Amino acid sequence: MMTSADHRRITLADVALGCGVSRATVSLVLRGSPLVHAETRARVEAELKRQGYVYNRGAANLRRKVSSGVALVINDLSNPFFAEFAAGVDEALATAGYVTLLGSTGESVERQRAVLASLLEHDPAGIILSPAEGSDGEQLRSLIGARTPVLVFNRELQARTGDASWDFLSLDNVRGAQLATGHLLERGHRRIAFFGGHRDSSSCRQRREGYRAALSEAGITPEPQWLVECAPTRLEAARQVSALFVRDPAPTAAVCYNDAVALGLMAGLAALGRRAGQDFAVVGFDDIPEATVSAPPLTTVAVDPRARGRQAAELILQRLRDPDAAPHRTVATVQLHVRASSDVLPASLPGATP
Amino acid sequence: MMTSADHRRITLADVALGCGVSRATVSLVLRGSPLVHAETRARVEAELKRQGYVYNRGAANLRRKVSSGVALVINDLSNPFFAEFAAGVDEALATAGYVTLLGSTGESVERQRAVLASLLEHDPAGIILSPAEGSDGEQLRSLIGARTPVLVFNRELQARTGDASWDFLSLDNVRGAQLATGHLLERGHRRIAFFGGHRDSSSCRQRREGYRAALSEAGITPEPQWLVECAPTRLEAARQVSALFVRDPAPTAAVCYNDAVALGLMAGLAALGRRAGQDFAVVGFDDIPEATVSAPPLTTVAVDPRARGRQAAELILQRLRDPDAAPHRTVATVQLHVRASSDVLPASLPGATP
DNA sequence: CTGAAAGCGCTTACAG
DNA sequence: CTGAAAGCGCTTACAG
Repeated sequence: MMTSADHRRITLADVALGCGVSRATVSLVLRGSPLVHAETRARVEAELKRQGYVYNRGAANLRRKVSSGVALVINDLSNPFFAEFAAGVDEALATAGYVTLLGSTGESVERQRAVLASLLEHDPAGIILSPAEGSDGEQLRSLIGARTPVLVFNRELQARTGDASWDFLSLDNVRGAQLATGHLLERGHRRIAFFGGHRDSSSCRQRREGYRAALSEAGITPEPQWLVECAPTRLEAARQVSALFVRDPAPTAAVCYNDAVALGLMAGLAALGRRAGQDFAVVGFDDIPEATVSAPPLTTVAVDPRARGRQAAELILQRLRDPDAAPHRTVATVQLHVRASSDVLPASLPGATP
Repeated sequence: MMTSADHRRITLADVALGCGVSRATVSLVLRGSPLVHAETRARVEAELKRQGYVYNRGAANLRRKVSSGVALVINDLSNPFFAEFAAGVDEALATAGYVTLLGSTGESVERQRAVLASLLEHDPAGIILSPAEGSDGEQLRSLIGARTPVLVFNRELQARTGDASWDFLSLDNVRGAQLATGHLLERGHRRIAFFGGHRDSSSCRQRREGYRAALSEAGITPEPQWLVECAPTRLEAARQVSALFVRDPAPTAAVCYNDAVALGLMAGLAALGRRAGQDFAVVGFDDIPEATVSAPPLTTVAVDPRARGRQAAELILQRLRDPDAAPHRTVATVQLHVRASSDVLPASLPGATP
């Protein structure tokens, strides 16, 4: 019986021996050099095929001092936002001939450290990093060093020094939240909450900023009880819903930190005997697939994570081409997707004051 | 200004030079050899730290003729089933010290070929492969060769020869569909469709087999119009819904190939003026997160893709430990998750005949 | 147009 | 306990 152990790897030397040329010549053929005589090339290529040669890119990379891997470090693929993002990254990297090295932090700074350390040993040409909450920029910098270019995605890094030496791709969180809030204002809401997220995350701060800006433009100052923090998960959101209604004036609508939180809010409202889209208006952020099928369908801010993934890959590839260019800050546009009934009119609200 | 180009990689030789020992000694320290004198070890470790040395695993792997990467080839991360699966794989591989090399086929045999060829050049220790629909086992075998162990997941490979020389992890599709169908039978349904999927995929065939078995046990022979094929996506499913009702006796319920199809069916029913969970019963397969928040929530067969990912990783790691063991066939258990009202009683159905 | 030689960063017998 | 030497599979000047 044949087993995998029976077969050692076919190398350039085997092929060279097999058709009576030097390893150098085989190497030139592999890399499509025009130096090789057509007849020789044909002989070598036939032998390559015959022996089933597989290029060892690792060995070649070692010699050439290059790398064909790009590390992608994200929170967790269970989150559809990151799954789509990863799909986009992988698609664009594969097209460019790079392989994606995957790493998940699970939003833990400690795991992020371990994952990055392990990935760095695989000598990635670059790193696409969506930092875990609470990441320290200085610490990451000293872990990663100056050799490997990094594209930071989604969350700004807290660094004690002000120098933004890494490329950064962010969503236009301010504008997104502004659109969402403006939409509710147009529908006639005046008492609008911002629900979910942690204040110390930059994306949450930015979304709150857009929310405040829209309210302020309408001459509204948010009440403290309209600002409710919670972990950005469905479960935590559902648990925090009652906080919205402990003090008057209670909100009639909420802009949510993200869709997961919005779905949790809907569930929590139901548990309190209220119905999203009837007694209370909800707008999300992200446009995850669930937003389409939730009851009611969720009006939300679309960030097109797959396109963002492709964009992130393009940015890191560009950086590999030109390592000495000044750091880039890119802000990806976002878009409001208005759906059915999650953004109910206040006329139908009990106790709504226009 | 410092740029990444300024910094060449720190190597063993630099560290050796820096503390006056040979490269061999530094290597022994790195690998925790007990041969090194404690005092020497301390000196070397200090120097390692001081210079910010990063291990080059690729170089070490080349020399040792081992590999620390495992390739994961799936359809697409946009599919939550595969995203969860990938998360599980990555989790278990990372724990074992392997890095995940990601590849997506987008369900195209041609792309699968290209992706595998590219990944093989990175010399993965093993491959976890969820084959694209229509994959040819022989062809994959000749592409991958005999050196790299493969764990096939989810979909059986069509090979002209009967030899099953690769490990295989499958879901218990037969039993899952049997549970789903049995559940509808218990609810009183007699005219039950099997909706969605392509007959030439092994998972679809197996699910249909379970469906038929359950019906047959209840003395029911399915009508031809109860078996509707379509691509396993929400959109295609929505388009095919009318096919269920073109001929009498029309079904009162459907077991769906998967949850995406079930959600599409729900949408399609709505478009026809019927309501899932009121006029028609729907059961899904996979238990994707949307199943919880759809309207109505979807009764479905849970396959726990994340746990399956961990399981797949464990299986390939086991194969790496023992390359010569006989091929394994593993069938993962599945479980029916009954939810709310997608599985309506036929008493409330117009024209239901008990 | 082709080959001999050196070297990428590491490890592994083999001496001492 | 430590070092000199060879070698993993490839590429790159350098001769010829």
